[in-house]
Amino acid sequence: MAGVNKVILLGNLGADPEVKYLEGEKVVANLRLATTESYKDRSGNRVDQTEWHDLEMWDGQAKIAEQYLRKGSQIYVEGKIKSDTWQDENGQNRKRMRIRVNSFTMLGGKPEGNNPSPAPMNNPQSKPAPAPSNTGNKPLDEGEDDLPF
Amino acid sequence: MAGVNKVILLGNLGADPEVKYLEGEKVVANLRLATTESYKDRSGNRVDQTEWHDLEMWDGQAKIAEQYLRKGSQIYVEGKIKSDTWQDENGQNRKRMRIRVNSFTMLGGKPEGNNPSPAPMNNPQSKPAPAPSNTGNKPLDEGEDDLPF
Amino acid sequence: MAGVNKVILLGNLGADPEVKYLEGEKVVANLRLATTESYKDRSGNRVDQTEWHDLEMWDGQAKIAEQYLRKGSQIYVEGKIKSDTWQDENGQNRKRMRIRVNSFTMLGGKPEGNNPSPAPMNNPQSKPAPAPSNTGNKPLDEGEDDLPF
Amino acid sequence: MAGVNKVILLGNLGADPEVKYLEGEKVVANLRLATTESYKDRSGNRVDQTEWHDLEMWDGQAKIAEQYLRKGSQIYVEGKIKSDTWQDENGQNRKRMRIRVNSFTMLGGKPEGNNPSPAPMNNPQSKPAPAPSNTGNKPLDEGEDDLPF
DNA sequence: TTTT
DNA sequence: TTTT
Repeated sequence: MAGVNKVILLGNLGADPEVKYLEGEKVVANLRLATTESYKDRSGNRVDQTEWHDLEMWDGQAKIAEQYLRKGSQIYVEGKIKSDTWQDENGQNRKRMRIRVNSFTMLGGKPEGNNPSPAPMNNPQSKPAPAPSNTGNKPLDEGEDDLPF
Repeated sequence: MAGVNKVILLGNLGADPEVKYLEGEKVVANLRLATTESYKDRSGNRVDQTEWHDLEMWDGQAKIAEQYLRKGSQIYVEGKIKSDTWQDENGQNRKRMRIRVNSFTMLGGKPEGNNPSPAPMNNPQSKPAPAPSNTGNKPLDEGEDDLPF
Repeated sequence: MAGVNKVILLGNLGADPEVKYLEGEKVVANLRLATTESYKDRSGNRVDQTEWHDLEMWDGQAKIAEQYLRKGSQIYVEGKIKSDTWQDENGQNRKRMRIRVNSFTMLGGKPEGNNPSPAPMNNPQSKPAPAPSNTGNKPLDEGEDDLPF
Repeated sequence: MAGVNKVILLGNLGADPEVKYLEGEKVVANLRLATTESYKDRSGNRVDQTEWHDLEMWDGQAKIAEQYLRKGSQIYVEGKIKSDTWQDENGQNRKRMRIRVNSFTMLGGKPEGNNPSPAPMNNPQSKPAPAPSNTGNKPLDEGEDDLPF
C-alpha cells in the first residue's frame, strides 16, 4: 500500500500559463513544459530530444505561476503523475496523464522579449507581491501551503 | 537545452511482466505498476488513491524483469517520462505516456501464491543468473562515463 | 537564491530509533540507516558497499518512528542534507551532516526477532494509532504535517 | 541489501572547481555548492538558509567542470552520499561526507565578471570541445546497460 | 510550443 | 564561499 510517485523536471515553458478561476476560491494553472535531452547518435550527430509535459498547479501556486511565469521561463518542478480517464465521443476509453506540481523553483531563463514585465493579472483583487523564487519547499513548522508570502 | 526528466516510483506490479524478444538481440518488457497513496479526507475517512504506470524496460533489464518480477512484486524504479504520439483510426491525434526505466530495485513484496518460483523463461539460451537486487546503479569504474561528446 | 537540496534513501535501520522528548511538545528521533550498493569489481567478485546515514525526524514523524520502526526495518526516505558546525574541545572546526527527513514510507523488511511487536511507548499520553504506511506525501489541502492520523 | 542513495541539488558554486590530475589518466574535481532555501519565519521576516555541499567529480566530468564551471555557476546535480572515515591526529574517529556526482547540468547563472571566458586548461592535450549542457544522462543505446552481473 |  |  505504501507508495512513491514522484516526478522531477527541469525545463522551459512552451507558452504562458493558462489560469482559470473556479468557484470557491479555487484557481488552477495549466502549463506546458519542455525537457530537452541532448546526445550524440551512433553517427556522431548531436540530437535533441524534447519531451512535453502537462503541468497542473493549484491555488497559491497557480497565482504565482500566473504572475511570474511566462513562455520561455525555466523552472525546476517536483510533482507526481496523475491520470484522468474518460470515454471519448466514440465510446473509447481514453487516458490523459498530467503532472500535479507540488513545488517549483524559478531559475531565470529568458521570458519573452517585448513583454518583459509580468503579464497583467486576471485577478483584480490580488495583492502585489515580491518576486518569489521558490514554492513548496517550506520549513516544516509552516506546512506545505503554496504561498511563499 | 539542458533538461531534467526524472521519475521515481515505488509500488507493486499489477501483473507479470510482458516480455517480447525482437530482432537483433533486442528485448523489451512492459510492466504495470501501481503506486498507492493513502490519506484521510476532510470527513476523516481513510482513502486509498492508486495510480497505474506503464513501465518499459529494455534488454538486460527486461530479462531480469522476466526472471525475477511477478504480479505483486514490490519495486523501486527510476526512469523518465516518454510519450508516443500517433493518429488513431479516426484521424485523431493520440498520445500515450510511458515510463522508460533506467534502473530498478526489488524490494520483496509478495509474489503470487501458487507460482512462487520464477516463471519459465521464454528465452532458451539465457544463462542462469544469481538473484540481483539492483540494476543500473553501476560501480564508478564501469558505469556512466561522463563525457557527453 | 532558488535552491534544491533533496535526498532520497532506501535502506534498513541499523538500530531502533533513539527518541527524545524535549520541552514544549517537541520530539526528535535519531536513526541510523544503511544503504547498500552491490556490484562486481573488475575481477568479477561481488562487492557490497554500505553507506550509513544519520537521520533526524521531528514531532509526529518522530512518534511514528518510535512506534513502528525497529532495527532492521526497511524504509524509503525523502529529506534534505543539513549540517551542524561547532568547535570541538581542541578548538577545531567540526562539521556533522545529517538527513532531515521530510517524509518516509515503511516497506516491511524484518524487524528484530524476539521483539516483533512495537516497543513500549516512552510517551504515556500518546493515543493508540493504526499502522501507517506513509508520512508526509499528503494531499495539498491538508498540508505537510507529519501525522497521518 | 537493495538500496537507494540519491542526492539532487540545485545551487551555485562558491568557488572555481579545484581540479587535480592524478596518475593513470585519473582526474578529480572538487567543488563547493551552495543551496539556499528561503522562507519566512514566525515573525514574518524572510530568512535565507544556505547549506554548503562538497561535490566530487571524476575524469570526463571533472574535465568538463574545469572547462565550463566557475564561481557563481548555477548547476543541477545528481549524485550520492559518500563518506570517508579516518583517525585524526588526536586519535579520534572522524567522518567526512561528500556528494559523488553522477551527472550534472549547467543552468546558466552568471560566472564571474572579468573572466567571462572559460579558464585556461590545465590539461594541455585535451581536445577542444563544444559547450556541453548535460553530463551523464546518456542516450539509451550507449548508456547504462542494465545487467549488474 | 520551450531552450542553447 | 554562491545566488537573488
